[in-house]
Amino acid sequence: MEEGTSKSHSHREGTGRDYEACQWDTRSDCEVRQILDRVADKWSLLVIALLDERSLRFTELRRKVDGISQRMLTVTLRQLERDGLVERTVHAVVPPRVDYALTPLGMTLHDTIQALVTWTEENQGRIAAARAAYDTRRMREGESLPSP
Amino acid sequence: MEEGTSKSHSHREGTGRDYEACQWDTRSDCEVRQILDRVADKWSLLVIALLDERSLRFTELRRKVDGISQRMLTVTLRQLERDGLVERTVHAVVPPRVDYALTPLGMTLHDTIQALVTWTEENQGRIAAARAAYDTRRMREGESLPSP
DNA sequence: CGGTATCCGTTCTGATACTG
DNA sequence: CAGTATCAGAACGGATACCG
Repeated sequence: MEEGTSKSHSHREGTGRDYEACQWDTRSDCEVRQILDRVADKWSLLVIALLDERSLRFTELRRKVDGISQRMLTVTLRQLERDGLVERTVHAVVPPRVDYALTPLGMTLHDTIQALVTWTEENQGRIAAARAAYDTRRMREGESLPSP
Repeated sequence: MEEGTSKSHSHREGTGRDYEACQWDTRSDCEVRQILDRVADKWSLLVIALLDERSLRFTELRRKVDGISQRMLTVTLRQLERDGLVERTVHAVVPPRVDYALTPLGMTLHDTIQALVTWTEENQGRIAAARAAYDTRRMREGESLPSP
């Protein structure tokens, strides 16, 4: 496992900087930033969103998350398990069966993430329109600009 | 405006595929996934969270988002501008002054993202504890396992 | 079935230099 | 101040092979 380098040490040293308008710590070495980077991860987000109430098997998840490789699903699930968001249950049967379910903590995160997914669904039209408008604008500007 | 209808409930036609438990489209080539990947981006998330109500200048943002390079801030802001989430205002003065502010659409996203940041703040202790427990467990298992 | 280990190309990112 | 351009290195992520 080459990734997963976690150096979660953060001590507030140095002179007090200007964090006037922002009440939460935006420093890259702070814990909130570390967790935010994990939670805001492409695959983590999808897995959390998919694991609603009902537990899913490894292969079920792999089939539902279109485009994820076995490797990335494993890595993602390990991280979520480490963070206490997902629980991994191994059943000692043949063929092997492993279930993944949200922990209580994971369920609270699920609510927040679901809100993000819902927002995206509801606003995808507006974003697509904005992109089209932006691209059109840039194209026109490009036409009227001298080439280097 | 024109996008009032969500077409995320139209999977129940023809042969019933396995979208039973998931009501939104999880295919990698769908629009929701594309937007989600952008919105769930490390830097986008921070910039949106920081741009609350008050507009900020390029350098202000750069100073607030600890660890971001000039390049990535530019790239992130261009994407957010293209998606219609952030508005870029150039003031024709010297020295140059460029303000970045949330659009109305960006403000609605800000609410959702702020919820994610708040969740992270409130639960960072639990996650840190889960990580410590996980690492301790793995260390003990590693000690009692034969080395290859 | 549910992984782990390894290789290796692609993408991302930061440092640097330069411009209006 | 607010960028753009370029480039090398790091991280990401997929393909493959193999194991319990």
